[in-house]
Amino acid sequence: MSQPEIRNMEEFAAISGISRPTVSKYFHDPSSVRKSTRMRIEAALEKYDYRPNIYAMNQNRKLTKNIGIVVPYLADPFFGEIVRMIEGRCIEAGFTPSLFSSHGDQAHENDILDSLRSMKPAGVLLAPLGRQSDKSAIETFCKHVPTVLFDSNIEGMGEAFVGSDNHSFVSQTVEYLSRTGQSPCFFEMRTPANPNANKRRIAYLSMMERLGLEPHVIKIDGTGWGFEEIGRQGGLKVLSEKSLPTNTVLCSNDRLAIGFLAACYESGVRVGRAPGCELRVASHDDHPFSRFTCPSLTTAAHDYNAVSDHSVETLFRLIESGGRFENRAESLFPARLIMRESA
Amino acid sequence: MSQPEIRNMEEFAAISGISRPTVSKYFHDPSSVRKSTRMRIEAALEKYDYRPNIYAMNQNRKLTKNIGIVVPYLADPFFGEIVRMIEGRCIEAGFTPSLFSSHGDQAHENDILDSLRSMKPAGVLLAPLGRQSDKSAIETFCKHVPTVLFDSNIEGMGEAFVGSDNHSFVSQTVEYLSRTGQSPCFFEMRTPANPNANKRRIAYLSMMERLGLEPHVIKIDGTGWGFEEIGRQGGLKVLSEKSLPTNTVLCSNDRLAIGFLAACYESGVRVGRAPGCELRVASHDDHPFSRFTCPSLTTAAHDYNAVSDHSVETLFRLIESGGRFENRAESLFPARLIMRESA
DNA sequence: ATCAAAATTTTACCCGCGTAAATTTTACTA
DNA sequence: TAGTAAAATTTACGCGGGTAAAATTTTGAT
Repeated sequence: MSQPEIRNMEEFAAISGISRPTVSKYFHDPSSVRKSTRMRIEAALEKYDYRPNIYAMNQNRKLTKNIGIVVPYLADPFFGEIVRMIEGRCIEAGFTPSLFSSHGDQAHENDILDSLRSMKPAGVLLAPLGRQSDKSAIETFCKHVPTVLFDSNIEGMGEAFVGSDNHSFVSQTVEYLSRTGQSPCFFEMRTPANPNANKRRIAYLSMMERLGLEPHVIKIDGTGWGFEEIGRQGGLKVLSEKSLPTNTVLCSNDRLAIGFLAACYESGVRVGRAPGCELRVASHDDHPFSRFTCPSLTTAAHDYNAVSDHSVETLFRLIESGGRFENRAESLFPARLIMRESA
Repeated sequence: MSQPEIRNMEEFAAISGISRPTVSKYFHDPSSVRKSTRMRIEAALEKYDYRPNIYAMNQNRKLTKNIGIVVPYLADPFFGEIVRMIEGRCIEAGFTPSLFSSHGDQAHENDILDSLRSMKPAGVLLAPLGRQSDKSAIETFCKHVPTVLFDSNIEGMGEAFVGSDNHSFVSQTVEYLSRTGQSPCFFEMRTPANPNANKRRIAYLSMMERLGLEPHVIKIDGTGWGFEEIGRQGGLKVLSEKSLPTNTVLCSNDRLAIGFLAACYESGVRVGRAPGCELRVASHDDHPFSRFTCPSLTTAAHDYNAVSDHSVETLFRLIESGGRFENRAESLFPARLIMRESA
């Protein structure tokens, strides 16, 4: 709040009695200037509320302080949560996060990568669409921008991957379910959008074999990112056909399970581990809504904090290393079994 | 893909055999240059994949082509949906949307407004936190940036407001519920985060009075944006106390209702309009998950398309008008009653 | 008080583009 | 083919800072 409008750093430097390059240094890193100087600048800052032009700043900087965050589908609260944590870490570290959602669409994902390149970000945290991704577009992007993939892995792309250990997820649910009742059949989409789904199926099959149990994979139709409705339709079909081989269903992910549970309710099938229930249902992810399903969903939980923390830390290391790692590291975090009422 | 790396527009212009200012014009608006010129530029563009430096572009432009989108809580799929629609419209119109979430936190909202100002956006679509917003911060912001508020209104702030007609929402649910059964009591948070909640309560009271029915407002405790858990806790309490005055509950919003339905299920209370049910539950918003609750949720639906379309169109008109409107217009869209199984 | 190290200032140049005005070229009409 | 409007080029300047090197000042320790 003041009389004279400060137009640029030149004027601000003049008024605060300090040279422009020093002021420039201050905005780069306040701790890089002498304490007395810092206080003079900050005093002037309160009187004249000046802020440097970010476009002029980034124009010449080799590495900007921007970090791109790309998720495949923001209407999924799972990603909403992840994004919140990641954003917070970036801001703490003095970076400016920019958020993008591919909204389940390949063309959109490519457009995002395009505009992201022109932003010259210090680094990018990318959760790709997966099967729908344009691999070559992502590969090209990663050559130009320091990128850490998270949530959904694409072999060889990005300098690192941080995600969840699908085997840990499935082994815990399968072990628990088969120990406490009939062995689970595996409920998934026929053409899953996400590579995690494939890994979970494989983990299910290997786990069942190890336990000497007969595996049953139920593949349901449907495309797109409306997993709940796909799960519901698939559930209605399976239940009406009475084709379930066992009384225990393990869904590939919570969103499918949410739809499946809706189908059970509509069909009058009682779900849970309580006496009188016909079916047990469990799943993977610990989706933010999974504790509010009816019954509440037994599931294997992501370590949200670990995944987001480690993603960000990996990206920071990558940035400090100049954008390249020796080897592409893959960090996988185990699941934690959350026992609720559904199984 | 080519040998020589193009570093700037000067070089690109030289290679494509056209003057730099003309190339600059092309990137401003490809249709503003002669057809033959355009083809030459585009041919060169394919060979040398050059892209202008966005920071240098925006530095001197009086109005950038950026549009800021701010929502209060991105982990709510409702906003995920809205954002997807709004982003699409902005891109169609040649703007570059930037997405921000306040994550339910006032300081974060203020920070967003700060960095948004330094982006010098052509306009901003702002869904404020509501009660938690720093009114003076928002007011200051709106003075400097053409802003259209949406979803959640704050009197007098921004050049326009686009949202839903809460009276339409509540009148339809109340009318329907009281016509088909016992009159509804109203279930809400004691200190709602959002001004819509207050309007809905007022609408409930006036509607009940008009129908000559006795109103009952149930206020539950809890703060923050974890509405589902708040609704669940409140539901458990109300159900255990058996303090419900009627067998029909109208929740202020779907997220509360999702929690309330979970509480009903846990408590063994059968919900629905089918025979044998003890309780009816309805709500407002048509949250993306409301069709997957058990039972599926009868609710008054936002016109997502209308709200997002009209928000964007209003902002475009505002931008074309130079950032100011004569009068602050408030556009409210009516609800559509979605009858499902819960009431 | 002396002196080296750290911090700051000066100086000087660059970045990549926007934009305006005057001039020249091109395209279309009569 | 002349005349004219549209498009393109030239010219010239500005934007708001980054950044490097050398010169100067300040700081802190001896």
